[in-house]
Amino acid sequence: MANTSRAFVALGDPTRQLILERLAKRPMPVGKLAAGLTVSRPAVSQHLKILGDAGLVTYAKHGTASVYRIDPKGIDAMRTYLDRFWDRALAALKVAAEQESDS
Amino acid sequence: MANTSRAFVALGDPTRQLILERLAKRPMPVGKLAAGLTVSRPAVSQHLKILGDAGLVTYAKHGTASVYRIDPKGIDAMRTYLDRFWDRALAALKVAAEQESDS
DNA sequence: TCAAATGGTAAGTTACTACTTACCGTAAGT
DNA sequence: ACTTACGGTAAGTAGTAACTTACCATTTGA
Repeated sequence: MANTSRAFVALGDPTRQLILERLAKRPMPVGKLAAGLTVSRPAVSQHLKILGDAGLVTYAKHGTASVYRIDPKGIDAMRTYLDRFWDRALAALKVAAEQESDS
Repeated sequence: MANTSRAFVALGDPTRQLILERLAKRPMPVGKLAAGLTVSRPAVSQHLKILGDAGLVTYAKHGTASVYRIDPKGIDAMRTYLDRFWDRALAALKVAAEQESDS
């Protein structure tokens, strides 16, 4: 809950966004993930670490392979954060609009 | 719509998150905004430019003052993006779970 | 037990980000 | 016109982020 911040940073990078797009289609091991991208496999590993720390992906080892998948909890935390934001912002704008019509 | 990416980058920075939190409570001119933060006024101006480019804030000039406020459209674009993500991710995880139970 | 497959980590480089101070432009009040 | 208030922009700097290559660790099949 504290660190939606890290999640937003994570989604801000275009490469990580691509990684998440691909994982949203289906879970995948690191190598296969890297094969579809322009950056090296170690770079993908580093991005996956960041995504993992942000709570956006998890993985399971199958033999030597690490199969990564999206963690819906992380996505949901961001949605919740934005929803709260949305409510407060709308309320504040309503108040501001009323005050302006006073003057 | 294309650049939710910039919006995520924008929300990733803690100072910008604070700025948005304050603007979510009420619209405010730059000076007042900067007074509540630890960074300088020019820094706040720079952050506001980034937030504006990301579609998260707008402003209106009143005399020499620039009163900034949250732009709900920007927030909503992020929510929409995450919602689509959410749906695809859940569908993919369901498929993956079924395939695992086959083997 | 050796070789191959898979992927994480270390070290180094380049590019970008957030910040500062200094400066400039514009609107309002005197 | 002159001054004050308010903010945006420029230039420079320190720290961080994304990437590369090289290397190491672990599991599996021959």
